[in-house]
Amino acid sequence: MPTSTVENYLKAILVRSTDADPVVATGSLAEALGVTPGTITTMVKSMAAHGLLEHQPREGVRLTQEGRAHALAVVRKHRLVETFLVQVLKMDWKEVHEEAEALEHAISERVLVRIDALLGHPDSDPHGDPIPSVKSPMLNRSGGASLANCELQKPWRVDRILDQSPSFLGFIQKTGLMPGSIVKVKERDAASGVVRCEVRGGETMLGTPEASKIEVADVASRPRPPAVSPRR
Amino acid sequence: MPTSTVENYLKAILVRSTDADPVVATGSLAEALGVTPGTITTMVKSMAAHGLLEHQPREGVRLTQEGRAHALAVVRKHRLVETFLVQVLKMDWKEVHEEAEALEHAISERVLVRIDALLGHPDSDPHGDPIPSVKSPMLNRSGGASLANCELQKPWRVDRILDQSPSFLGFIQKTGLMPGSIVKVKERDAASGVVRCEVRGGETMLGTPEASKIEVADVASRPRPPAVSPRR
DNA sequence: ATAAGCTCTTTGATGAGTCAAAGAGATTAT
DNA sequence: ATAATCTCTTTGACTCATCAAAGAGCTTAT
Repeated sequence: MPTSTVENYLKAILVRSTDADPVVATGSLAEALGVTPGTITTMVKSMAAHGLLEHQPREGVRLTQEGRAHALAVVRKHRLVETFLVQVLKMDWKEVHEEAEALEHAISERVLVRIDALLGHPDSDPHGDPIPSVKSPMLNRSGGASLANCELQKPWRVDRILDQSPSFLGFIQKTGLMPGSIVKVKERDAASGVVRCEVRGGETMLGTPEASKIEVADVASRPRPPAVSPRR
Repeated sequence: MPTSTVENYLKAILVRSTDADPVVATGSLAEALGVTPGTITTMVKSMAAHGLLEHQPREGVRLTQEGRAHALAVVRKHRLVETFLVQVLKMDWKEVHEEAEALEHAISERVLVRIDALLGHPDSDPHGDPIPSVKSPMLNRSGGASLANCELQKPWRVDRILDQSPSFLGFIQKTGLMPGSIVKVKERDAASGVVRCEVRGGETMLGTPEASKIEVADVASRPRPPAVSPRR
């Protein structure tokens, strides 16, 4: 069994690799994991020796079948735990990411199966992130529209929040931009970098980088299941 | 924050110390934790340096105020998690000990508070072990009667099972000797070491060491809350 | 095309947790 | 009272995950 450190490395690689380019630079991992580049090199070599990934020196790293499967399992745990904490334990939306960060390494498959059943096999977590499963191991399917690039003056449904920091989630909650809500972008000012939008009848402004972290979908498309629903 | 290894040491010391003799021999810890005596000496010195315990070389070890408080917190987590796994996630009685062994180090105080509330602030876990809390930090209050020494031919109520191994718990479950059930000891044969008792209308035999792991209380005494009860 | 600058790898060191084997103290037996 | 035994401590070594600092390989600028 990989250690929780290795699991965190796997997760970091998974979310940074795309179908188009599955190779992840070790430098981006160093930054993401908050360790020095040398540490990444060392760890990556040992993970390669264990068959979890392939390492092309000075090129980057690519998960093997096995590494990817394990990474997906960890992400699945994380997102199911987050959903559980919000729906069953009624915890605060902003807090659950850090909680899940610890629990994802401690929870067994047995417990996970129970949680999944209790929640009714959800397919996305409270932030709108998809929950991978054996039948739908997709991930990073986004690339869709966000508040930074969607059509103006048209209603969109918030689908996913791509930043788990409590401060950002607090802002989202305060302004009502949570997954499922309807939003309309009134104006984008390239010069000032401000995006002005209408949500819940009020008006909210946010910066362009922040706007791009709020993904939206067509209001007519199949909505993701609500983040808060009764259990059983 | 102590590491999970240190937490396990604290727990092992706590459950082995009594009011009468709070000093625990390092040898018993080596056996309990499955490490060599040398490892215990090393760890114990470092824990002493951190103020978690006092170490009298060649004598033993005694928790400080701080060490005891932390140990109690870990035991509380363990037992609340066990109760949660059985009552909310409907997991098997025999499995939850090992699950809780991992989760007790990963769960935050915030999550614990929610679980405690969801369960209605229980004061014992599914095995009958008391759940320590700020108001009742007692522990090891047992020393009471067990199937190995209680009065014969008299009905008793099973109060607590002092062995968490899945095989033993499986036996308990199969024979109906779970906490709360009524049992009568028909006969003890010192020569053969067999204890014969009546439970659920049937008859069950068990060895003396096993019988001493099943603690009983007077049927008239306040029963512990049932292990399985609805949430909320 | 040569230097400058990035990025990644190497090297040596550290702390936590562990073991095996050897040594020291205390207890028990003769 | 001396030896035998048991228990605990010491010592040297190892793995995992990490850092700092030095070095190597590409990429870009001039």
